[in-house]
Amino acid sequence: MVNIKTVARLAGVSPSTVSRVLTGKAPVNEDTRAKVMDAVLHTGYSPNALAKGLKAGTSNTIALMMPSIENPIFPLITRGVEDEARRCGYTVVLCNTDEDPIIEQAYVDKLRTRWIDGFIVASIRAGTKHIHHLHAEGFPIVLLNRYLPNDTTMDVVTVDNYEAAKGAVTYLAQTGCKNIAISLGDTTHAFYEKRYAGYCDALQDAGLPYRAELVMKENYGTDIYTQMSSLLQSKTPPDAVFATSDPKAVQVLHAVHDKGLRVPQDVSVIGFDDISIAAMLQPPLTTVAQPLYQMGAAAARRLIAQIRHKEKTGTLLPAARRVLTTQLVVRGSTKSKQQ
Amino acid sequence: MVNIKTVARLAGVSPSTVSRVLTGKAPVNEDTRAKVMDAVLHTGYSPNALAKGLKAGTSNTIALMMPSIENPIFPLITRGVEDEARRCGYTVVLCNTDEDPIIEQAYVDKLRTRWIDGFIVASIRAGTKHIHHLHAEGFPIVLLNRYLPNDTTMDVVTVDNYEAAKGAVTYLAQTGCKNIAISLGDTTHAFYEKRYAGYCDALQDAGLPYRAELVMKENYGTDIYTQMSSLLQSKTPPDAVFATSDPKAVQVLHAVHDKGLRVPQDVSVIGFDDISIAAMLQPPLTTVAQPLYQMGAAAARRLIAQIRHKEKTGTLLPAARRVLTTQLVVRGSTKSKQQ
DNA sequence: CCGTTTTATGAAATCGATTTCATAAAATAC
DNA sequence: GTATTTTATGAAATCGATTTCATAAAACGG
Repeated sequence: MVNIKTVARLAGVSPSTVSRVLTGKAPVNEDTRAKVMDAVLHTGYSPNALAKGLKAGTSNTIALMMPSIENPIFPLITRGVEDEARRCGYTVVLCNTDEDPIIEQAYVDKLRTRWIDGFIVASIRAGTKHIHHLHAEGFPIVLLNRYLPNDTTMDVVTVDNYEAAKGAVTYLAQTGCKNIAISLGDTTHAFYEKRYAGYCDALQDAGLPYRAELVMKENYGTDIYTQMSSLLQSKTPPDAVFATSDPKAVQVLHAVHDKGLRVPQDVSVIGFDDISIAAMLQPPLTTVAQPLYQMGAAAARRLIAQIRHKEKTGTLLPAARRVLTTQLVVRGSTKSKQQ
Repeated sequence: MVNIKTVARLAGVSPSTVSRVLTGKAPVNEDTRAKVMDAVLHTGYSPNALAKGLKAGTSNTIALMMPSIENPIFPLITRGVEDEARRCGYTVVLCNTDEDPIIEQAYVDKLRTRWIDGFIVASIRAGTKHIHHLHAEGFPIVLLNRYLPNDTTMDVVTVDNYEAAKGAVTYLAQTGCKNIAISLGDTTHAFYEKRYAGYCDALQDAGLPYRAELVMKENYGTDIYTQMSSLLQSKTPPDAVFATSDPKAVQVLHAVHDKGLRVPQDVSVIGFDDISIAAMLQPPLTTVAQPLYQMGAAAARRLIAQIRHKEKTGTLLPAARRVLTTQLVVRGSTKSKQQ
C-alpha cells in the first residue's frame, strides 16, 4: 500500500508538504504543488482513513441502530440515511438489535471506542439506558420514529402520529363506517400510544361510541388474524378497521377474506406506513403514508449537522424535534367518501 | 476519552504492560495483571479501534454492496450477513449502488483506503471492472447471488438457478398446464439466463412446445403488467406463468385479476425468491424459495475465513463456489398435482 | 541597504495501541 | 557460587497522516 512517505520521496519533498497540498490547509508553492499532484496521480495514493481518523478523532462514520432490517419500514428509511450520509461523505454501519438490550449494549460498547461519530437510533425503548449514557458522554444522537415522550434532551425525527391516526379514523367515519375497530401495536411505544389516542378522539369527534372489545392488541397471546376472525363472528362485528401498521392490515385483510367477506363493501381497512407491499395487495391498501425515505434522510442530515457542530465547537446543538407530514393514501380497501 | 496511558499511570505500570495484559500475547506477573485489570475496570477503558487498526492494518469491518436495500430480497440477505459478521466480531458497512458504476467506483475508492477488510458484492455486472481491480489488489471478495459465469477467480455464494427454474416449470406441467409463459428479468445477468434455460429445458422434457410469444421481458418498453394483460387477450392465452422473481409475479397476479380471471383455476402463477410478501398475497404465492438469510450468512462466513487466512498467510484461499439449495414452496397460486 | 514581516518547507511531535529491543531480576544449571 | 537461561517489564520504534515549531529564503518598508 502506497503511503504519504512514498509520495513525498517521489515528489522530492517532505511528507508535511504532501499533506499540505492534499488538505489545502496551508499555502504551497505552485511548482511544488504540481510536483506533488503528479506523484499522487502517478501512485494512485489516497490517505489512510484510519491514520487520519486517529489524528482527527473522527471517522466520518455513523451507526444506524434498528430492531431489524426485516421490518418492512426500515429498508426505505435505511436508504434515506445512506444516501444522505454518502452525499455528505459519511459511511453507514448497520446494527440490527432485535430490541435485545444485550446485543444493543454490545454494539454500543464496540462502537463507542472512538471511531463512530454519531448514532441514529430507531430502536429506543422506555426501559433502556445505554443510549442516554452514550448521549451523556457527548455522542451526537438522533432518535428516529421511536422516541421517549418525557425526554427532550435528544434530537427526534418523527411524524405526528396522533393527527395521522385521527385523520385516518375520521376518514373511515366519513365513508359511513359505524363500528371502527383498531389493530393496535405495543403501547409501551409512544408512537403506538399516540395512534391509539388519535383513534379514540376521532371516534368521539364523529359521535361514535368507544367500545373496548373493538381494540385488538398485538402480542396478546393470539395474533391479529385470530383476534380479527373472532371479532367478525361477534354480535356487532366491525365494519372498518384502523390498523396501526401495514403488516397488521394484511392480517386483517386475510381474516376478512377467509370469512368470505368483501373489502371494502363489508369491511373497510386502513393501514399505516405505506410500505411497498401496500399498493400490491388485493385490494390495494388505503394507508397513512409515512415519508420513510425523507425521515431517514432528515435524521442523517441532522446527525451530521450535530457532528460538525461538535467538531467545531465541542458542544452539541440544542435538541430539536422534527415532525414530518404524513398523507392518507386512498386506495381500494376503503369506500369512497359520502357527500 | 480514557486511553492506555491513563490506565498505565493508574496501575503504576507502563503502557506496554497494559497492552500485554489485554491482548494476552505475552506473560505478565499475576500481581501486575490484577493491578492492571483493576485500573481497566475502574476507568472503563476500552482500546481505541482506530489506533489498533492502524497498527494491525485491519479494521474488522466488511462492506456489503448491493443495488438497493429496497429490492425486497436484500433485507433478509443483509440480516444474514450482519448476524454472522457480528458473531465473528465484524462490523458491516452498507453500500447501495443503484448499479451505478460511478457510485460504485466512489465507494470502492473510499473503502479501499485500507480500512475495510473485505467485500461482499451482490451487485456485480458483466461490464464493470472495479471489483476485479479490487480483487487483483488482494482484497478478499465474495460474490453473492450475482456472478460472472466465465470468471472463476472469486468466491461465489449462489443457488442452482437452472435446476430451481426447471423444477418450478416441471411442477406447472405436472399440474396440467399446457401454455406456460415466463416473465423474465434482464438476461445479461447470468442468474436470469440460467432460469430461462431451466424454463426451456423443462418445457422440452414435458413435451410442450417453446413459444417465443410467451416470453415476457422486463425493461422491454412496457412493464410486465401490460405484457401480461395483452398476452391474456391473445388467441392462445397462457394457463400458467413462471415469474423469475416475486415482484414480477405480483404484476402477473394483478393483470390476471384485472382481467376477471381466477388464480389458479384459470392461470397458475409461480414466483421466485419467497420474499416476505409472497405468503401475504391473495392467493398466497407458490414460489421457489431462496435461502436468503443463509446465503447472506454463508457469504459473510466465507469472507471472514478469507480475511483471516489472508492475515495469517498473506494469501487468499482458492476461489470456491457455494451452491445452496432452493425449495419449491407450494401455496395457493397453483393447482394441485395430477395423479 | 538593513531590519522586519511573509512565505515556504522540513524536522519532529502527536494521535493511541502494539511490538521489538533492551535490561534487570529471578530462576536454574553445573 | 558463578554462569546461563528465563521471566517480567520499561523504553522506544512503529503504523500513517497531520500539525506545531523552527528556520531559511524571499519580500517589503523606510
